Amino acid sequence: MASNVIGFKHPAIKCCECLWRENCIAADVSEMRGGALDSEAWPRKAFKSGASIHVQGQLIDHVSILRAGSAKAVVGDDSGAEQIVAFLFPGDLLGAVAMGGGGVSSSIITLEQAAVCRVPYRVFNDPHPTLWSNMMRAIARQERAVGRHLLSIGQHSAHERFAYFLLNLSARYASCGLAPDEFNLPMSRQDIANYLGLAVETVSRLFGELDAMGLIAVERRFVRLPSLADLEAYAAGEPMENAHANDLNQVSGQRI
Amino acid sequence: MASNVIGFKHPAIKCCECLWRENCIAADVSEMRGGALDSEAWPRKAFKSGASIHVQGQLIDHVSILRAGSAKAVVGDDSGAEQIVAFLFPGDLLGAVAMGGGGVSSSIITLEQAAVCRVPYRVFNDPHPTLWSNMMRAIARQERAVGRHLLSIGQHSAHERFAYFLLNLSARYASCGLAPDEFNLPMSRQDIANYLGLAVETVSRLFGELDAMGLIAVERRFVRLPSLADLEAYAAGEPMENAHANDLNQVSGQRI
DNA sequence: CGCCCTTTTGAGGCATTTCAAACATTGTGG
DNA sequence: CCACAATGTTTGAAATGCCTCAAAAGGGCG
Repeated sequence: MASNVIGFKHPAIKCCECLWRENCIAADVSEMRGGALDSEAWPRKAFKSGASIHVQGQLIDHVSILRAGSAKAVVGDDSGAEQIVAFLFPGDLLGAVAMGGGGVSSSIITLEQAAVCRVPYRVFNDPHPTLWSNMMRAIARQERAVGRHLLSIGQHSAHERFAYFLLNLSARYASCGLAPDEFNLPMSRQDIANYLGLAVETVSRLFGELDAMGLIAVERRFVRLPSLADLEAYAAGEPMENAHANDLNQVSGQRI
Repeated sequence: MASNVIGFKHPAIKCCECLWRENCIAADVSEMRGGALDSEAWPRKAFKSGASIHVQGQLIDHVSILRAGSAKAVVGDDSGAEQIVAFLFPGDLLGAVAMGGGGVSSSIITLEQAAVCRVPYRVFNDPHPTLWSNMMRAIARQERAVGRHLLSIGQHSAHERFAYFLLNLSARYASCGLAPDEFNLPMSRQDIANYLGLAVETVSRLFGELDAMGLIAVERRFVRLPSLADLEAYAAGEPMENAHANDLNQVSGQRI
């Protein structure tokens, strides 16, 4: 097999017990097939950190559902430039639209140990409208996320993009019952910078600034968000009413 | 009906005669249903310039295939900020992923008189794998386009983004047999600026600069591309080998 | 321990924005 | 049909946000 695949044994959680159950089509699929919410029937595959779950342009015959870990979706061009278009978490669907041919549209690279469930395309050939609509729901969610990201990059300053990024992560974790105000970043500063269309140094400075302002507390990759409300206000471009910290040049310009 | 709808009668082209045939799922759908490549069976609807084919969040029960004219896909947020995420041309599929629920992910606003064919979602309930795969193909194409756009915005300078934009339009027109080196821009400078994440003034200056360099020839919304090769080199960030014009500050920095 | 990669911090430059105003174009009502 | 308003486009000058370059400090891992 690919050298990427590792012996990593994530907890054999059944769909009915999975934290990400609501966000995952594997549960739908399983429910549909046997009634029991147990995705054990689907082939699993584990990847070590930095491995490629699949690469841009690759032809595949199955969708993967991220079950554990996290990943980045990267689009590249001929000149070697790369852009992270999304960060992926358990429950996310990988390689679904590649069903339409032309290969997968982005490379998927794990940010840590990760595991996926695989569902062959041929399953979708059975007449099963609800399965399709469940898959479309997952695709729709990702499309909306990309739209918001594009809006963030196109219309907002570095400060706002960065705050939005943290808030999105927070919401993402909250959606599955994890703490929204305290989590570990699975991605490097480099990745964050690329994702937000900024330089690494700018991202590093932003971490420092927001920390100094008391809006966040950073310790390497561990982040705490003392006040989501304040951070939201900051992300919206408001200059902060209650400055409980040294006042640096935190007011940012706003595009168009 | 909505006041947007007009009496505009675009030529009643059958699918088999349509310039955009290869890019259009309507042909697939028709072929599948009756054998004849004639989408006349599907309800048509015409829109005047600036009309909303559908608005973000709207719940719909059909996909639309753009048959004539052009449109922009716009994502907005609570604060009123708006971002154009795509320009749409005949053959493009609108509202497909909204099948997954949650409403359409972006507003679709026509840039000129336009017409669509409508295919109800319920058509997709019939077991018809090839129809699905054809639709997925259209979705995949749009996903790839968004990925490239994101890469362009995130990694390239204003000059490069602008050149890419023109080249993409050119390729788009070429793909259906129209002249790749001479066309009218259906969108305003404002729209271009928003799409590329730039200020209107910057776009205006870019038109001027590229024109002065001889890379393009602009006359209001009419554009001519004398040398696609030169424009491609310029888009790739190369400083131009044969300067057949006054040398302004055309060399641009490159991110990351 | 020492190498390598990531992260941080500083100083300076410049690409792009912002502000401002003239100009062109389109649409509208008298 | 023209005057007028509203909108879109261009151009100039100045400001600035973010990048680039440079270098040091901080972990991770053989």
